[in-house]
Amino acid sequence: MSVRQSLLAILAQGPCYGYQLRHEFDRRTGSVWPLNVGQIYNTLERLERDALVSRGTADERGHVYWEITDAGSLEVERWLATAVERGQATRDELAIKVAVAATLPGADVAAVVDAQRDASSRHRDVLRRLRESGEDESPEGLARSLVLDGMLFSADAELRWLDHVQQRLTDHPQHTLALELNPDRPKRGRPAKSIDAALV
Amino acid sequence: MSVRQSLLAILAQGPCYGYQLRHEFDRRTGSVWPLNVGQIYNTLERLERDALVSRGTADERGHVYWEITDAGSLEVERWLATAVERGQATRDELAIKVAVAATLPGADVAAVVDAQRDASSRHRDVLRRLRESGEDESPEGLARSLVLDGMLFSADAELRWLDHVQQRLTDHPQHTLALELNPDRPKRGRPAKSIDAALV
DNA sequence: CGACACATGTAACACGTTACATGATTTG
DNA sequence: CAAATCATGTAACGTGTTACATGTGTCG
Repeated sequence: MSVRQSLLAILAQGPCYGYQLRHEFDRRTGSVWPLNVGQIYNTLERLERDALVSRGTADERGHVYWEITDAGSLEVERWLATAVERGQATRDELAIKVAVAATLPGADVAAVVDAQRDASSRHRDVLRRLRESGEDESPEGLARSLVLDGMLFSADAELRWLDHVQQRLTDHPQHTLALELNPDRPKRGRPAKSIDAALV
Repeated sequence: MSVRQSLLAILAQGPCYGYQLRHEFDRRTGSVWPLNVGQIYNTLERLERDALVSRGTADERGHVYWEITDAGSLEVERWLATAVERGQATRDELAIKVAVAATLPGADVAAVVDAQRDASSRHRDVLRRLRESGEDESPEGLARSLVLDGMLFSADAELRWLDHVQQRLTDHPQHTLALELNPDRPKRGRPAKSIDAALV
């Protein structure tokens, strides 16, 4: 939903045409994430379908300006007022992968973690270089560094977690984690009233 | 791709039927991420379409067992040997949101960050309680705590970043970040040979 | 019996991604 | 002119998500 919402938010600032939206998105997010132009038009059509924007007529230069509707403005307000919900549904590809690999008797978790550590470390280096190159006091530069800082914080956390996993793997070798298939066949029918939902 | 790959990896351990796969996925990932049963069958059909699994005949109890193919096993090996690539395409919803809000003259970034801080903090608390409840030395418990640790590391990084943003916002008030629309109309045609692609 | 979990499946949709087609415009 | 960007769009596909239909078996 990020692309959709960002484009809508940018349109809240004033009418834009498709190609312009890409520039605005790039400027504001530090040109870190490439955004295919086709997706812009795609997204605009879907926003129009949902009555959040309306397509204006092309001007003399052929630019098709899109305008946000009242419903669209409300949606932007709602978006800005609502926090990004993490955790309930947000699946983390890496966490899943490591967990599955760790519980798979046939897999070598340590190797997986090692390989990932290398990749993540290289990735962090790239981010650091990107962050330091083009130090800039312009709004664009500040926005860019903000985004890159976020990615750096994530990369650091990822590496710390990988080290942590490695440590725990030496404490608990893989065979203590490995899970056989189908340990107990589930019995059909009504269960013995699960005592879940304690938290939350 | 995480669901698809995990299910395939589990099938690499031996044939399973659909409902069983959900149990296995839940066990191995600590029951942290709910997985709709329908998606299992959906995914299995797509894996079959790609010739990575094959559908067996139903047994006496009506269970339809799915078996991994040779191509599927290769794919699992490839998956385990290849690191998760972060950064080039992986867009972070929160980073995008904050960056866009910060460059939007009409938005109150500080409020956005504050609200997110609250939500993220609460989320971390929930994770901590989940992590501590049911301390368990079983393989399931260990896998679960591994996953929860990962989410906790992420949550910590997120909160640190939000604090960092808040700090930078006091140094640079929003008007130094705000970006007007369309500051210079791009000129059509060939540009003056961009000096990009320095890094990487 | 009724509720609930077990179990399989179908259909539709959402967002994101990419490949492709088409043309105008400007610079070397 | 040729190349590259600007600019608009279309079509197809991929994964993930959800709602729904259908039926079985078990426990209270």
